Amino acid sequence: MTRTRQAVLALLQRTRQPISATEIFEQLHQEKVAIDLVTVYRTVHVLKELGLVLQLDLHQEGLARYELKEGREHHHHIRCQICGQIEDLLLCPLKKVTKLIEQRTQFIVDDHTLEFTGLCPQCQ
Amino acid sequence: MTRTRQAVLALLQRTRQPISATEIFEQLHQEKVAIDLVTVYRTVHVLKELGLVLQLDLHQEGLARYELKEGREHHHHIRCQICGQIEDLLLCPLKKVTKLIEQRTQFIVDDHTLEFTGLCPQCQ
DNA sequence: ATGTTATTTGCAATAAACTTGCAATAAGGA
DNA sequence: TCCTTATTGCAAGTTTATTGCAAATAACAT
Ligand SMILES: [Mn+2]
Ligand SMILES: [Mn+2]
Ligand SMILES: [Zn+2]
Ligand SMILES: [Zn+2]
Repeated sequence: MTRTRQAVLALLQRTRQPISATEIFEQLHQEKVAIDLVTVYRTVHVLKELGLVLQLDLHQEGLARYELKEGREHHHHIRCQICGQIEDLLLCPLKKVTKLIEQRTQFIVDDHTLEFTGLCPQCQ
Repeated sequence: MTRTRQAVLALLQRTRQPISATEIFEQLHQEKVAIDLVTVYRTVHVLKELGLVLQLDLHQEGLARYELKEGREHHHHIRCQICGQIEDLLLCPLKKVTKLIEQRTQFIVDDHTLEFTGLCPQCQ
């Protein structure tokens, strides 16, 4: 854990929203932390492997976002189409559906992704 | 409807799987249809606007796939992690969940994406 | 503390998917 | 046919992310 990596981790801790590599880069530069964008990519990769960070690939965004794992269970997200705010949905309604799909398709289901989009209270 | 566009549409009709722009390009070239990759991108864009084609952005693929709409209702997909086969799931289990999420989050839910991954019968 | 080794970082270059500008070509209507 | 508009190909550009490599830093042993 170098101080560069700690700076990234600390930023993830104080950021309530899932954040992209470029946003990490720009935010740290604003805080006068010198870090290369490549190092940001490599750092989030390491933090993912350590199980400290989750990568989110939200639909239609075309970039990856990262959030602290912090013992979070499997969960999903909803994103506001106007302001981009992302909120955790601490539920998963797909256990029964998974069984049904396995019966219908003869696949063995391993995983799923689920994401909602809409308008947050402020943007309505 | 030029013959270039008809060639793309005809390929989508005879292809059972959602297919990417590069795959359309390569397949048509194998069939001796001269077409530029840029034209493929522009053509699927037009076909989408005409409501003939659906664009799929499957998780972890990093590219767009296209399938004929053909009066298909809103539906979801399951993809085999080994061979890449994609199958339609002609169901949507999220109507009730959507209401619950609107209550919990105060968002107005507009849309969602749902996708399963696993092993197809042949790859198990 | 010093030297030795392994890890981390920055810079430059590269990759992949997709988009845009623009001139050449093809289509369609008078 | 002629003229206008839409379509296409080529080149170049964008965006997000990855890779090679040498320099800097950290970790470790003496
Ligand atoms: Mn989350
Ligand atoms: Mn489908
Ligand atoms: Zn789930
Ligand atoms: Zn649905």
